[in-house]
Amino acid sequence: MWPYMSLGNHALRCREPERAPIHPLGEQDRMPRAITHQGKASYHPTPFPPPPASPPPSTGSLERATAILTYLSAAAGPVGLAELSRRTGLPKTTAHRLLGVLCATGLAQRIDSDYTIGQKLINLAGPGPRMVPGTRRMVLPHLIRLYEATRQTVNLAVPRGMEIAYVERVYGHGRVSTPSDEVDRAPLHCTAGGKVLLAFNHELHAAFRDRGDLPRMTRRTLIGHAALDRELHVVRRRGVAYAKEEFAEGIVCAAAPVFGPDGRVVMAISVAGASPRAVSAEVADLVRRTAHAISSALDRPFPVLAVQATGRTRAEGPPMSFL
Amino acid sequence: MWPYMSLGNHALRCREPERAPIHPLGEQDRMPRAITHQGKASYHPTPFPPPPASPPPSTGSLERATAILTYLSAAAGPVGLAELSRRTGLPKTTAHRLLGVLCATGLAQRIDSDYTIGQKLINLAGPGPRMVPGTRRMVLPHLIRLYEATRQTVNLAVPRGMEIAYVERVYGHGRVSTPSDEVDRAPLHCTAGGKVLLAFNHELHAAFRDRGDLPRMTRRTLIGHAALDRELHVVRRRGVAYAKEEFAEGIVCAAAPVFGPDGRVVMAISVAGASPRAVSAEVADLVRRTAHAISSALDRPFPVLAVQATGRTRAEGPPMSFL
DNA sequence: CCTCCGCATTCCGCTCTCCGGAACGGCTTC
DNA sequence: GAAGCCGTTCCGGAGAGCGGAATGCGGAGG
Repeated sequence: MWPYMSLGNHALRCREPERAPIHPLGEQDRMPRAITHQGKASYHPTPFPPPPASPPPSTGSLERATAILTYLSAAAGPVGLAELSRRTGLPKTTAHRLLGVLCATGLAQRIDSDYTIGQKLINLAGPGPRMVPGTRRMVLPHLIRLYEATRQTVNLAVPRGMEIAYVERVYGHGRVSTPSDEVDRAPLHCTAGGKVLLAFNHELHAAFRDRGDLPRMTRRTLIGHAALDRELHVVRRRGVAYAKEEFAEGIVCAAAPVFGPDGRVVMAISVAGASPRAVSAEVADLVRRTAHAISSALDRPFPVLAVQATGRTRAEGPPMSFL
Repeated sequence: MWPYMSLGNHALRCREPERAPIHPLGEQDRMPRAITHQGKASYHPTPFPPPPASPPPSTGSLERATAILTYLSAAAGPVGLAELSRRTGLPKTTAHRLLGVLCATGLAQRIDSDYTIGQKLINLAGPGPRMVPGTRRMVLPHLIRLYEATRQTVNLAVPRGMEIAYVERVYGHGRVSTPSDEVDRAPLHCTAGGKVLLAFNHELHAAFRDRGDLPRMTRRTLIGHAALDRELHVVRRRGVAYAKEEFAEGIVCAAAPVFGPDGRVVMAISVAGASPRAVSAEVADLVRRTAHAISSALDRPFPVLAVQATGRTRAEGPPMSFL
């Protein structure tokens, strides 16, 4: 099927057969946890015996980089160069060089002399909880509580280029399913969360204005910058934004801004429902109060920072200033 | 404030300044959505004007591959070779060749003549909702309901090599925080979810037995295969597994299996609490019933599969057979 | 205090992995 | 039928990638 499968065999002709073997890439996914330094996490790596001897390493730099990333991803914490070299079977200099490129591209990241996967890699995989500013642990209970109070879909959105990305979504059995639920990204100008981010992030708003006309999603979409600006002015005053069938027919949203410790808006929390009743003033107030509660929580120093610096706990999202 | 901020600057030290300039990869993250074929999603790409002319592409294959993946990640659906070539500035043959390697490593995936990101890339980013078998939309309401019924942390775990990975975790304000909450992976033998997977997945169990002694996590950990086998026998009969301070001090869990449409166990749902009271027989029954409800839901044909085949909707997890 | 070992880092000559133009066949549109 | 665009394959060439050697640092042990 694939022409490169035959070429792959060609590429596997070993340049230096006396080289130390590495694991086949598929096996990397299944390798036991690396024996690495642990932070405060209570779980230690499983000291199972190493896998049996493996075939010679691929000579392609993409495959090699993937092997490195696979190991980093499977490790319980940051990994040093020497261990990485031994485990992947790559010469130390080669591993060092590849890691240099991986770090430059953001796919890997240095922590002291060690390496771990980088935020770029997480971003490539698409929006998700790892992109929640602050920590999911801090944010999720608020989202759940808001869901319980409203029984509507609760969304958490962050700016993503000239759009928003939904990094958390909480809903229950009573949820009304609509096509817009399938998306993990949406325009700024016709979603409540997007309006919030535009209203309170002036750089984003300025950049967005330079982008020309606003695409119409429904007949209710605000497609003029002047109209949008008026709306954003109201949003700033009110502290809540609405989107009433501007993005998708049948969907009404209310959103409020969450501010980071530096006072800048970092995300928008919103409630989406299938009728105007679902986003009453009462609901909007709940949204605003939830946003405020999260903002307050983000404003406080929290002890997981120490864990973050010494070990990789996957529940944590990107630094606030990343966005 | 954030340790990442200072370390990030350190990691940005450039290795070869004389190299041909590449797209700043940060800018790739911010490129507008590609104008591509849409599936059933109601959101169409934002028809903003293309970004200004870019500098020539980097000549490093890692950087080039990253540029390709970045574009694929930002696209609303699968992308063809010609568009990818035009958009990244790479010669068509080069792009084709790189995509061949990317697909071989699983970082990208073909859909007909088009390409999209691959599951391997998602896996590299670490456990998360995209690894939920079936769809998150199908599973999450059940998790939320179980949380509401128990007010304890609800976990959803899938097998991951010789471990489990937590792909969903739902908790509220009343949650008691413990060190084990920080992990996204855990051993099979001393977690309730892991026992469930071992009990009902015979291949996994057989492979696990070949791995030698079981590492002790606490003084209550079962560290003999014979003792574990007896426990698993009880789990099969009972349909529920417990872990009582076997993984982490102070944590008690009850878990039940979720079966896919082919009758094989695909994940384990569990409730974790800080006392035996938190996982009473009543709670265990709730867990079992929730697992059964999810199994039933997964057993039904669901229309999102059609979307999966024609467009990339990020809410969907891997195919059931992937695990 | 000294020695040894293991670590990460840098340098640079060499080579082979990667590059990409050319060619080709298929499909769609006019 | 012709033109254009698509994805795919081939293969000679060169530059991106390779990795041994050298270096300096820190920690452990005698």
